[in-house]
Amino acid sequence: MTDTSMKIADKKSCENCPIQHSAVCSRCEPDELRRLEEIKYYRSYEAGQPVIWAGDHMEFVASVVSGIAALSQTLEDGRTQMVGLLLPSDFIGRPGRDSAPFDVTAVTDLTICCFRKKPFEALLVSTPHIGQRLLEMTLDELDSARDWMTILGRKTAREKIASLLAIIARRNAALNKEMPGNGMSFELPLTREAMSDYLGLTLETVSRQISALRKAGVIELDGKRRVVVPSYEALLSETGDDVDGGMIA
Amino acid sequence: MTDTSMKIADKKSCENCPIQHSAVCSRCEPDELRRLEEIKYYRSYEAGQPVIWAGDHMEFVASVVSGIAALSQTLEDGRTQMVGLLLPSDFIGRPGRDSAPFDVTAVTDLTICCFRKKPFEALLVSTPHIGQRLLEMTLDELDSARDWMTILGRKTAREKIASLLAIIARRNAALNKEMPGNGMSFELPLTREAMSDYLGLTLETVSRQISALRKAGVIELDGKRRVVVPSYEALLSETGDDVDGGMIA
DNA sequence: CGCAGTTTTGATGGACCTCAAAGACCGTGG
DNA sequence: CCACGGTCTTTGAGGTCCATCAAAACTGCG
Repeated sequence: MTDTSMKIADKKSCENCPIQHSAVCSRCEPDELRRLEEIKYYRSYEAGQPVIWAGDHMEFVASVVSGIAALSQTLEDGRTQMVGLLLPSDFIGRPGRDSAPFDVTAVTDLTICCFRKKPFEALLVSTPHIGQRLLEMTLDELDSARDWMTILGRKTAREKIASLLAIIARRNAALNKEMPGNGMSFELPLTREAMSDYLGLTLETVSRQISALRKAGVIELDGKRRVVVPSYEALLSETGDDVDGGMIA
Repeated sequence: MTDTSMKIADKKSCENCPIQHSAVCSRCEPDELRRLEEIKYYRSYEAGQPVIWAGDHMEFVASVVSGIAALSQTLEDGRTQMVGLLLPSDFIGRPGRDSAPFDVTAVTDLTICCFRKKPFEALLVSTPHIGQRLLEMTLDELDSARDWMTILGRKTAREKIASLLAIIARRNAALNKEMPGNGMSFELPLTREAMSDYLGLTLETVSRQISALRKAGVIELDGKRRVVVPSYEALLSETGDDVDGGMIA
């Protein structure tokens, strides 16, 4: 698949890489990094462009360097469900399988760091640090996929929106190495339609529930995309989650 | 937690273990197996009994040896969503985290093979075969969690039921080393309520849709629990899945 | 300005939930 | 043997939340 919107960039060094401390390579020793550098190359995609179609042969695995990608699945009649939201340092692909199980799309402008699959799989066996980090990341992904299942299966439209906002707020705070707090604000990286694909709703319902939360004073909007959270506690109380569940003081 | 319904069985050898070829230990060399045997013990639970509560401290990880366990999550007002269905050889727990993120319950009578967590984590670092197999299993779990998300987010009640029946039919056939085919039959291991927790429905809706599929001739019932599938193709066509999606001939 | 993409708002209907009751199945004990 | 209670399942009636269809408002851009 050659695509005018996709660029293969020049090779860059890992030294200044923004995700070097959290990506799949974060545990690597200098010599392991050097072997990874030999099999890596960068690709960039414009917002909205496809990265991989379900069923495609995959000749690489990759890390998200900057931007956001979505994993999604489509039913026979076109209904689609987003099943993964990939942020910087998240991993794309599956060692040991050569066709992609899901569509991958660039939600925002996106740059990924690709590793040729065959040599990557060899490294996975020969250098344990990569496999250990990948296991850790995959277990984290599995936990958040399971939280997401509860959102999809049991929450009301309003709770779904509040949950999504809380997730983005939390990730955004973590990115800035802060705790989520009152008065925080962030840019919504998703269109209403992408949010509806994430939450199993229609875009109209997403719009209505965002308006409802605004009218209830739980959030404030600055333009269509910028969200201000006056009280993080109030937002959490709208998610339906059992806040102190499992926490025994 | 001491519980009259939970028994700690005598230590058994790995030699006759029914899951030795697919569990987390399936790649181990004889000497690695011996080290695992030193830190293992069995537990059994009756159907319906809790294995772990969310938030509990976990002193072990485990493999399901026989029976079925469910992973589930509960919202503040009691709504529950099943987020994992653990069959023989599936793995319970998370190395590197010491409190359980979800409830684990025995759906049927259940026996698990537990490994003390600390020494297991040490083995994970020292013997690569365990970690490699665990990574593979976790990636598979993640893929099926994502399929499940599409079921929860986008399918109708009827499609959800058909999807669940197709999943059970497929797993059952795999267990008997057969292909799913016409005329196959199987026992439903789940109550209507457990199915509703799995699918994000009410138990009444589950019952109604099973009746509807029966009246439509897609399935036949022998008692409440035994299901006969006259045409596997017909069942698949009810799931809403894009059957040949991604398959390019 | 005019157009395309995104978002908001409104009206209506339907799929599924809620509440309610009765039927089926199974083990226990008289 | 049948009565009895408990659990699971089915069926019914009515209501509600969200999807669908439709159109208008807003935004950015040539």
